[in-house]
Formats: sequence, structure tokens, C-alpha cells
Amino acid sequence: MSSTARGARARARTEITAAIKDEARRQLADEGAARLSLRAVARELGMVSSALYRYFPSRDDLLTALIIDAYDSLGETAEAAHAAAADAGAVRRWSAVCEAVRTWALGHPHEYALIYGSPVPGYVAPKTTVPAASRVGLVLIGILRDAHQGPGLAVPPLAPELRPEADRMTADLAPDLPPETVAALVAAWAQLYGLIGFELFGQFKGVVEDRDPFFRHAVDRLAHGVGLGDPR
Amino acid sequence: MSSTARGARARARTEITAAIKDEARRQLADEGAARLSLRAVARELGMVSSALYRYFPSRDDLLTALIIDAYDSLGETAEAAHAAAADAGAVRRWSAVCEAVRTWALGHPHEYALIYGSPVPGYVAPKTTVPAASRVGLVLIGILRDAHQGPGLAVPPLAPELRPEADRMTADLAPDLPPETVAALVAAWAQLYGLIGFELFGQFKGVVEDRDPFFRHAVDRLAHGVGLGDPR
DNA sequence: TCGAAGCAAGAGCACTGCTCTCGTTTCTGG
DNA sequence: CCAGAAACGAGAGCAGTGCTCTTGCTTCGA
Repeated sequence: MSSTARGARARARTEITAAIKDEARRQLADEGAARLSLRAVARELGMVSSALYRYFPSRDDLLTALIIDAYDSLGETAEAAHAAAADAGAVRRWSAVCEAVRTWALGHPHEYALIYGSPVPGYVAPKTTVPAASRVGLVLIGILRDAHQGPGLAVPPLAPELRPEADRMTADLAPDLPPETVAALVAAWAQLYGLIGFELFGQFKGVVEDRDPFFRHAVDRLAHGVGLGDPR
Repeated sequence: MSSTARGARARARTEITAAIKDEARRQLADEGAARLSLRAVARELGMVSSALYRYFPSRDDLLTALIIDAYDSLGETAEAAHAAAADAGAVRRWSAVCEAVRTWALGHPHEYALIYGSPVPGYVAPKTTVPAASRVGLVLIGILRDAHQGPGLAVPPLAPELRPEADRMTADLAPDLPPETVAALVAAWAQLYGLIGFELFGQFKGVVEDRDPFFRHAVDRLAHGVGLGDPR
């Protein structure tokens, strides 16, 4: 069935659903997730709060929808940055993606906090979020894959005790890459978000002032850590 | 003035203040910061909610107190781990501190989320938290200082564009260390919390299963990144 | 066309943080 | 020692929250 030209009711439903998410995202950007209020969203949209429950069965479900959208928005940003740097070398592409993630985070702090900050109360992310959440990681894997097929990938060391888990991760994530690389990548992936989170959540206040070059340098070191970059 | 044997009223005040924080910490561990309710705390303590405002002028102030306590608890843990490994080499001490931080985080997930997760609504951490928040970092700096005074510290590379900021950070944090080392340390510090945060907040679910060796290895690589460890 | 399903509205419940008032207890300075 | 000041606990109350239930109206599909 086509997505346009369904019944008027169905069309209204998708429109209103989108309007709710838009308004919720606005309030999210203004006040943060904790202050997002269903009633306020409904009020702003000129409807009564109970009507909103026709579209989202609970506040958590609205948040889940926003989470998925945020993952997708971030993933799309990362993919676009990668595509824009498609002709550059692996390190440049790595840096471009990392910086795109950071820029997105700085521009959407509350959405970033929603997906990479502390999880909400008793909330557990449903499986639905997994594909959207994987997009940035897949881009990074792709960069390493390209480098591996070409000549440019050094193989980082790997602690023997990590070998079994590294093999497991490799089978799951990128069977064509060396386990050493996959283990290093997963760590770098988490570390990237450590850097961004510290900047975003104020941990660098009074410590790192000129953050652009700091981040660029850290990301460059991260690239070396996964085996990218000119062998010095 | 001695801390005991003040007036009965003052003693009661500190006792009740502590009881409030204890009960709040309990609810924090059960439900998370978002669900911490002043009324529920008061109820559990057999007092009326308004009475609680004699001790903490607002919910945010209660949270601030818990945040400082959490920083102190974590810092103390890190310091103890460092002291317990005092005789070991720099890498071992580095690992011991990092693993102590991780273990504390896994044992106090909600308190960890409180201090290193997304900040609460419009909340900005008052300056009061700074000393407590610095304790882990100071321990790590101390390890590098020791290694630097001995023979065991390699100097990591530094991007030229980061030189001014690295000099500034060095003057602030550890004037006796090379700027290259300080810059690498600050990055490693943030990256450590990326690793812990990803594990704690569920980002590793379905990706990293056997997390102890993964973390050990990542922390070991981090140590190398700041110049510690046997030159291979 | 007619019953079913979707929908908006309103009232209401139990809860929240926070304020204000009021009577009581404790402390403190003259 | 004792009067005024300060601290305190209790209670009522306000404005707000997420969520439920009922009541009519509209749209849809067989």
C-alpha cells in the first residue's frame, strides 16, 4: 500500500504523530528529557492530554520514538560525513565521521543525552532501537574494512585473555577483519563517546578550554590505536 | 569547635541530614535519580514533606549533596586502590585504579549515572563539586608523575595545533609533566569513562559479552597511550 | 447502510515539588 | 534566669504531572 493517499484518517494520524514528535523534540531541546511533559506537548498542540494517548501509549513510548529518531539523525549525519570524505584516506574519513558525531552532539545536546546519557528510570531500550543505534558503528567498521582491503591497516596488539571474546565479536561484527582490529575498534568506539560526553556534560569545564584541537588530536590518536594512519 | 558535643539540636540536625541522604541514596539505588521523590523520602523517615525542606531547600540541593558524596566515594575508592597497589609498577597501578573505578560504577550504577551521566534538567553543578570530582584525576596524575620521575614514561606525540592548549592544561594540572603527557592523560581520562559508561548504560549489550578481559585490555592500551608500560 | 473502530474531550485519581502558616521547642544574649 | 530569636514539625494548599475512564462524535469498511 502506498504511503500517500490512504484514508484521510490514516493520513491525519501520521501527521499528528509527527506533530507530537516535533513538539516533543522542541521541548526536549529546551528543557531536557526529564522536563518533557505530555500535558505541555498536548497543550501546545491545542489538544487535551488524554487525546495524546491515542498516539503514544505512554510517556516512555514517546521517548522511545524520539530516541530512535535521534539515533537515525546521528547515524545519517555520520554516513553523510563519510560519504562527503569518500575520496580521502582512511584517517581523514575516520576523523570526518568522529567530528561529525561530535558536531551533531554539540548541536543536539539533549537528544545526545537521551541516547548516550544515563538511561531513564526503569526504562530499557526495546530491540527496535538496535538498527538505528548501529549506524555510526557500521560506518566506522566500513572505514576499517576499506583500509584492510587496501594496504593501510596495521594490526594492533591483543591480550591473549581477550582472544576468545575478540573472535566472538569479530564473527558478529566483521568476520573479514582481524580480531585485534575489531577489539580495538569497539574500544575506540566507546572511547569516542567518552570524549564527547565529557565535553557535553561539562566535565571538561575548567580543564580543557580549546576543545576543537583537543578533540581532533584525540580522534587522530584513536585512529592510530585501531591501526589506521601512516606508520611513523 | 568540636564536631561532637554541640547542642542537642545541632547534633540532631546532622543526624537527620544524614538519615535523609541515606534514605535518598537508597531510593536512588532502587529507582534512579528521576524517580527520587522528596515526599517518599520524608514518608519513609516518618516525617512530613515540608519538614524536609528545613534540611534541603530543594530537590536539586539534595541531589547535589548526593553528587558530592558519590564523587567522594568514588574518589576514595580510587585512592584506596592506588594505595593498595603502591608497590607495583606504574601500569599495574594504572590498571588497578581504572578497574576500581569500573567496579565502583558497576556496584553503584545510579550514583555513577548521577555524576557521569546526563546532567539533570536545568541543573548546573555548583563549584562545590569540583574538589570531590577531581580526586580520580589526581590519582591518575600522581601515577604519571611517579613514572616521570623514574625512568618509565614515554612521551606520546602531540599535534602542533594542540601545543598551546596542552601547555595551558599542563600549567593548570601538572606543571612538572610534559605537555604531551598531560594532553594524552586528559584524553585517556575521558575515554576511560566512555568505556565504563557504555558498559553501564547498555551500549555493549549484544556487542561485548565477556567484559572483564575487554576492559582490562582496553585499560592496558590506554596506559600505553599515555606513555606507560614496557616499550615493546 | 450500519456496526465497529478511531478519536477528542473532560473529569478524576494519585502523585509530585514547593510554599505558607501556625504552634512548639530549643538556643542564646543581656 | 529569662525573654526574644531562631529552628523546627505538622498541616493545608497550589499548580503541576502521568495516566485512566467514560461519553459522545466521526470516519471507516463490510
